[in-house]
Amino acid sequence: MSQPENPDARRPTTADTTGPANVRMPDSVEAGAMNHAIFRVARLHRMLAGQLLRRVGLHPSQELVMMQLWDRGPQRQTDLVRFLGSDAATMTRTIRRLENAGFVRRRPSTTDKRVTIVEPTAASNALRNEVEQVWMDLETSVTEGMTPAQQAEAIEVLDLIEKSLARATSQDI
Amino acid sequence: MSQPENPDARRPTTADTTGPANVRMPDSVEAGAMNHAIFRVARLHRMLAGQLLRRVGLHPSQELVMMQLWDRGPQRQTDLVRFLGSDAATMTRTIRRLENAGFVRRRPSTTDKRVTIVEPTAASNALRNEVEQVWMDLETSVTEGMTPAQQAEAIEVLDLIEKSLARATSQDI
DNA sequence: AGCCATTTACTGTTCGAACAAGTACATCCC
DNA sequence: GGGATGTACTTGTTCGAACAGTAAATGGCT
Repeated sequence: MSQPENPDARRPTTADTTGPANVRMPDSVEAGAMNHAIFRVARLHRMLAGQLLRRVGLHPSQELVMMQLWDRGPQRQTDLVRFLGSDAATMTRTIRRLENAGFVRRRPSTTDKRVTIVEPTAASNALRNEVEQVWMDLETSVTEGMTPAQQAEAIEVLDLIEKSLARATSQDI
Repeated sequence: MSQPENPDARRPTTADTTGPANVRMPDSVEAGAMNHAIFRVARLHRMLAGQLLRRVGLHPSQELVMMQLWDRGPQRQTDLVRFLGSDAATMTRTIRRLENAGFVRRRPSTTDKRVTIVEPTAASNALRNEVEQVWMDLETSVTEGMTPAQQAEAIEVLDLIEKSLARATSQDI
């Protein structure tokens, strides 16, 4: 299919790269390559994280909350929201589920009656090693196909993308 | 920065690269740098996409369905599932919402009574340019802080990560 | 022909993500 | 002091993501 031989002279096949943004893309193949790449990586990473977390009985994002609590100790929900980058409403429910699961306890702050302090329970310590193992497995899954140099490059690239996105998000255009 | 002159012979400062995987990480700073980087990029990208899509009245992921339909024409839900990489249950509901919004129509296949064919409506064509504009804005937001060389590098790195993740996901470990 | 695994789509359910709206408390400023 | 403003958290709601279970149709295999 797709005519293997055509004598036509100009073919923008492999790399025109200098996409002038006005000329129509040759095919619809490459309109937004970066978006597609990010979407696919994000989806696969989320899927794999979900599969690994399932074994330890956590849902995606709950592990981030627990890791933050284990690392930094008891703190306000707002602090967790800032860390997760999520919103307060989501955090309220996530915390409630973690509380019901017995991994987290909540107590009101004495100094500021608006805030509730969230802290990891002793029972949660049993989880900690498992979650850290999951985290390392996930990291390994990403990096095992890459040379150390490629890994370093990847981090740089991701940081660069993050900066771009952060700027665009704050601007809100 | 980074001490232009130092007489010391071996310094693993910038690129020791050969990360031995056994030695403990010096701080807890760098345990899962790749994971964190991917999470942050994924979150920001999703957030920005959501903000942009909101203006055209679509929810995240609906635009991917519509783009697939515009590009490839009427097709079965299973094909859309394969494209989105999501699952059939999610697709059923997404399609229903797009149908209620008037962007999509469903008709039963005559040859296979199990399948329903999904096709974009004429009304959806009004959306198409807007969605493509959103898609380009999103792409621009990611790439505008990067040189063309960095963009090419980013695509390579993301493809590499995707391959690693795809392998890990299929293995299911 | 008849059985059976597979495919296709749907529903039920739980959970995170996000927006909106509302309550309780805190702080600032007049 | 008292109103205006801001912060911390909660609830309501819609939507995607994912797992489980179901039902119908298909196709292969004996």
